[in-house]
Amino acid sequence: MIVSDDKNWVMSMSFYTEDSLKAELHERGWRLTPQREIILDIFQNLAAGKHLSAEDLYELLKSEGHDISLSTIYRTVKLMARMGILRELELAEDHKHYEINQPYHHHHHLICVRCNQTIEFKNESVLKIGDKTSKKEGYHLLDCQLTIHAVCPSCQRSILPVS
Amino acid sequence: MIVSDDKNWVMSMSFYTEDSLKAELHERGWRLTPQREIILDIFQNLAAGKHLSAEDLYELLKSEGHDISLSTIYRTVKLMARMGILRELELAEDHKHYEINQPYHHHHHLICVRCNQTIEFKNESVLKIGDKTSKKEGYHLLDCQLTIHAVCPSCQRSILPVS
DNA sequence: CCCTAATTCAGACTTATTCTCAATAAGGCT
DNA sequence: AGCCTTATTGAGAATAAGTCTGAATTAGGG
Repeated sequence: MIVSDDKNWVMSMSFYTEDSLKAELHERGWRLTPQREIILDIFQNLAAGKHLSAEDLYELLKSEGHDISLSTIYRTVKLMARMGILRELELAEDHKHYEINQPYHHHHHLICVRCNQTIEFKNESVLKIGDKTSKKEGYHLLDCQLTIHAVCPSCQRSILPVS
Repeated sequence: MIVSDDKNWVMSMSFYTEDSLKAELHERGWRLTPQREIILDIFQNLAAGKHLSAEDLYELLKSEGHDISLSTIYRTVKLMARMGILRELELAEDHKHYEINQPYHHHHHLICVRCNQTIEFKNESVLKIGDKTSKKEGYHLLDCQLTIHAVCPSCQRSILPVS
């Protein structure tokens, strides 16, 4: 476990080192593999707000000389999302994106349902609502995302066909 | 267009009748077909908080004697989501769910990442944040959803394998 | 250093969703 | 009421994200 401060859980997320990741994995009887370290490293060094699909990650790793199989990538990002290390984003495309889950860069998405253009925005209240709600139900919060579906200014002006 | 009260867009959603749906479709050069009417009818008469997958909808329609093809169902729910009539939900399963988009029943989801148990909750502030944010960017709001990923009390007690 | 069980890899497989195209029908026009 | 254009439907093929399988590997405890 990284840190445990129930009064201010926000501080308890993120900043995984090799050691803290190892500890958290071992707590559950799991192992720290080179693949998991490398993948975590990629996400921790990704520019703020940048997110990757499984395929993106696969290509990026390959370009850096790491030959990690696609199945391992899918399993690892899912595992890390379930641990709260990564956020699983459902943006406009038909596949998931992942990014590191750090409160400092915590943000949300405003998506145009017609052209898929996406704007990131921050809002401090959202995290508070998520915190309050999960506490109330006895859940341990990992991540909360506000996703807004809307029509962007440019698409409001044009009449598009259905598909 | 149903209603247009920019100061309080919340009142502008929902309560589609055959006529208002027709008008909104025609506005864009689209048509009102029996299939679209029937599907809208299903969603409008669904119990509050209930949501359907495309497959669910297909089966439900069939059980009521309506033989609407799966492709039409997929196309129609997508169309209605893009019009703001339906909300497209990304819950725990690997397929989308749809429900009518009515402010009165507007709610959000708290999902356990381990067992997928999902709790619905309401929060008035979320809609306000969505409204404010989309206005600020000049977007026309259709829907906003707060999705909380967390670990439920029961799963906090058990140590589960990765997959 | 050994042993057990978790993990990886490659590729087959599953399944939600989209695409294609011929047939149908909505709705504007006369 | 009938015609014409073009959106829409239906059936099934196609696509692609993600999962599963089983043999080989390896992390980490003893």
